Amino acid sequence: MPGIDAVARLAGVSTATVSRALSGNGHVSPATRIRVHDAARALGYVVSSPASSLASGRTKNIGVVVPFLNRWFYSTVLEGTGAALLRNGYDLTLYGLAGGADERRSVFEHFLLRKRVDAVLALTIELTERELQSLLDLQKPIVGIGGPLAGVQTLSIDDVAVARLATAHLVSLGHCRIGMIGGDSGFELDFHLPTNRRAGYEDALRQAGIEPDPQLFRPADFTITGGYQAARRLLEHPDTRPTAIFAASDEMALGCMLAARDLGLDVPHDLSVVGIDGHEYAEFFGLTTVAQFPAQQGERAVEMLLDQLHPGRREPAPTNTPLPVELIARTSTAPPTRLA
Amino acid sequence: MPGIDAVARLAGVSTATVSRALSGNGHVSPATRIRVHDAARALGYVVSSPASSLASGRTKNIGVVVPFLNRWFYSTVLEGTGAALLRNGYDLTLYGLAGGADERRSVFEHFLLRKRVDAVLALTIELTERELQSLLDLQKPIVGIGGPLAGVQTLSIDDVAVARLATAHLVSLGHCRIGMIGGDSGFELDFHLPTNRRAGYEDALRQAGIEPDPQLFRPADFTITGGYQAARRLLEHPDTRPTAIFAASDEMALGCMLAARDLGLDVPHDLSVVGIDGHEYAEFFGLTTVAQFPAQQGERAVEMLLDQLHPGRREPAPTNTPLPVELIARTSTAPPTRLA
DNA sequence: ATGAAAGCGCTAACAG
DNA sequence: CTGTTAGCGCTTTCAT
Repeated sequence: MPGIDAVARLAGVSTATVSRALSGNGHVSPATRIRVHDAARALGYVVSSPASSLASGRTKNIGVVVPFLNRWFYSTVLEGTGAALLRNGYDLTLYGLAGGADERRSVFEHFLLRKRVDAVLALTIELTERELQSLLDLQKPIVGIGGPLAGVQTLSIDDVAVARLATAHLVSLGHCRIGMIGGDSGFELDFHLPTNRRAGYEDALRQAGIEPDPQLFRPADFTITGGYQAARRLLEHPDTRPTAIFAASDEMALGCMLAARDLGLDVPHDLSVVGIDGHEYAEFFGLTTVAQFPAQQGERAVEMLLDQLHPGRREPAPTNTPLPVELIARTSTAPPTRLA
Repeated sequence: MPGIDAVARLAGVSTATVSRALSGNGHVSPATRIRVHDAARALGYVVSSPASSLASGRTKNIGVVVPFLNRWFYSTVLEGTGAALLRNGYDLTLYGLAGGADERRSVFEHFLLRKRVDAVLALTIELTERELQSLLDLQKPIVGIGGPLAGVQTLSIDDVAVARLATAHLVSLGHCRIGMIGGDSGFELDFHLPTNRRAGYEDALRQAGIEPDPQLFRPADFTITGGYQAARRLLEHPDTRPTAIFAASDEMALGCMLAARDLGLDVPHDLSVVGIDGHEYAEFFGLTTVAQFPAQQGERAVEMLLDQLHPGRREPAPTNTPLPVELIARTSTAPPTRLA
């Protein structure tokens, strides 16, 4: 492993010039820049990250904090951030919080404080005041995805509006008895997502002059299995059964479609189903959904971070930037069948 | 952010002693160790990773290279490695290779060479000779999951044996016409997984005195959608239709079950289906599968790495360690129905 | 068991 | 535009 001085010698310049030529900071004549690059390539020189970080205070590394890895939404956002960071020469250091309170504490009180990251990306994590404070103390850029965070640039879909959009779609098709499979309180931590989506659902119903019926709401855990079980309960009484169900995630919506099938109900003839996410499998199942493009969310979050890291790079974004969503109507929704 | 000298002053010792007390390297009397720890806590001192790395050559960080993030198998392995590393005080720097050849090159020729990682974990990546060489040049421990890699400690299931086990299960139930949905050549890169699983399938058939029929083999892309389409083709001719299908992944097996349903075939009455993976949704769908426990694979890989990083920690593992798998019989498989 | 001091390899003033 | 030089904050001999 050659050091910067070997490159300097080969290129016939000082180490300072090598540093400038390779990092792009400071002016170097085109001719020497080329010579330095050639020398570096010839020697297979790669800058030592610890040495560079120690001297400059920059790490070229971003800390990404995620609640889970093995859920489609999170891993897809992560895929987007990873690709965007790589393109920009940044490493991604991943902190998964699935392990429980102790591990979570150690991430915020130890790992993130080691001066190993230039900035922190919080993916759908509602930070406690204490956690937020310890991040703010770092004096480093922070970007959040998934909900507003006091004093932090964030990116999020409007959960109320998304739920309203999905429900309004069912209303516009003529449905009056519309059930909802929402999130259970275990997910309430994350920006009150369950509450917000339920609020949007009830909003849309009221706007249509329909009083929400608590009997038609069931909480579940965002999985296919959970959606299936909730739907079974929602559909078990033929006389009180809804003609449409709005599920707060595509996976739950799929569970719902499977439950309908098992009960001998045809989708969309006997039951319309709409979800949220734009899951990769929604198309295959013909599921109508409000897509939220997680990979792009990840990329945009990276853009915001880089904007903060390199001021002047672009206009600063407002504190909370709304994210685009799109209703994609497929074959799981249709007007209700009027019984003769 | 206090430095090590602030801690030294508060504890009334030298910085060298603080370093020893906090890192555990070198002897420190119990009394001073406690004083140092107290001082560090009081000041909120956390070691600067770049400074420590520069001085010691160790980073307390592991580079993890994965082909994709948003597939259940990979993200679950990753979840396991992340948790295990965190527990051991290591950071995880993630390099996703989904982005194409250029990004892949930059990972191996730039990112991994920055002295930012103490070791590399290659998850189901068949490294090219060049990539492997550049890693070996780092003189750092490398552990691979998913297949043998020359000169590297690896952990892998025996794909041939797994496929044989799944197929033999169908044979033992009495099936003779057994189809297979395998991987297509795009996945061949990864340790010839498609080829190996097909070989195991054919092995098991021949052992039962059945000559494999190429007409009963279909390649697909490991997704539900791909499995569905392949199964439709396999099942379209009622007279030549197999009575059982072995799919090289659970997602494809699920696609297969859905295809059967759409064709009016009952699983397992008209068609038995078996997959590989132990996917989180296999239980819900009643899918018989050969489970391979990806989270544990991730944890074990970390153990192997740490063993190499801290010699004497445990016995060194042999070059390629086989991983446990388990046939889990559920309701998607049953003896074939003999037509009267 | 502890301290003094020499780097680790690079960057950033400061000069020129 | 380029060179000189003083650190960045730790760890680790080498003494004692």
